[in-house]
Amino acid sequence: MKNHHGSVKILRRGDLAKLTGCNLETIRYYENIGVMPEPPRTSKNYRAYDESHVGRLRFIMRARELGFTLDEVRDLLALVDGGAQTCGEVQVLANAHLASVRAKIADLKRIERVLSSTVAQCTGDDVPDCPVIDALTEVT
Amino acid sequence: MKNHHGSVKILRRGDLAKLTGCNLETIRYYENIGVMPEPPRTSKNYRAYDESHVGRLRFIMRARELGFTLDEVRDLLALVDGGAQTCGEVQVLANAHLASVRAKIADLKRIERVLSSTVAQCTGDDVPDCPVIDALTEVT
DNA sequence: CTTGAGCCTGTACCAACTGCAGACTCTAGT
DNA sequence: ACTAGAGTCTGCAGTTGGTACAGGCTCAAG
Repeated sequence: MKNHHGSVKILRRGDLAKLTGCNLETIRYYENIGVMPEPPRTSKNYRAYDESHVGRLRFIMRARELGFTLDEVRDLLALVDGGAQTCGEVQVLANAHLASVRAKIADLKRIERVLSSTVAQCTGDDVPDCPVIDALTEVT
Repeated sequence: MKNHHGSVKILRRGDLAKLTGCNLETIRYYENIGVMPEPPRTSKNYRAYDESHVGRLRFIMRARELGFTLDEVRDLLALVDGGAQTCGEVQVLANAHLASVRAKIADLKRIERVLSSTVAQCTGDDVPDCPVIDALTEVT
């Protein structure tokens, strides 16, 4: 995409933030930890992004929304960047992540069960005896 | 509980760690942030714990296992220590926490749905086209 | 020409720990 | 009595995934 001067339209950091909904500082953070590439700079040292950076950042944000850690995002990006990425390789990463998501759900469900059954025994009264405290204090 | 010298048996930090399964350094951390009390010291400046500290630490660890934040733990302990704790007060805290646990479960379930349905479309082959990458790259 | 917005850098902060260096001290074996 | 190794003390750095300044430039509008 070129403008009428024949040069590619550049985006500054704030533009990229607005386009993606990403926090301004987070963009710099992603650059520091190496998931976003160092963009070219203008003569005055401003970061000069283009459309490819928008795509990259959106990719990262979607992966994060799906609960991938930044380490996992790095792996996914390496596969994409490598060009030789195959469905099989990606599937391995995604399945591993899916397993950890399911483990977290199971953990939280266990917590939910214990907590809700305990709270259910509460009278909610002004009495100094509470099933929740009892459960936490229990010597068993 | 007294030994044959008539003095209360003291526990060192390592003993407390072993008895509770808590990490050695975490005990010091809990003291720093004020959820564990500063224990008395021996003449050589070693922390001298007793049975009451075991109970306190177990309480903290159970609450953490149930996903309470350390801030919430502090609130629970304040209620317990205050002596004037009522079932109603504790119930409020526990219910608030229960709500946040349920919210986390809902989030993770949404992630699980998206992720599993996407991965299900993978051929797992050596082909360079992958539904997972497509989903992350999607321009929609 | 000024003023405000935007960008640059480095750094500090959040939770909830964990780990390590360097200095003591304690305990067991010889 | 001596020594080696384990335990403890302190403070501080690192972890993950960001967020938020401060102090200094630069840019665009009026």
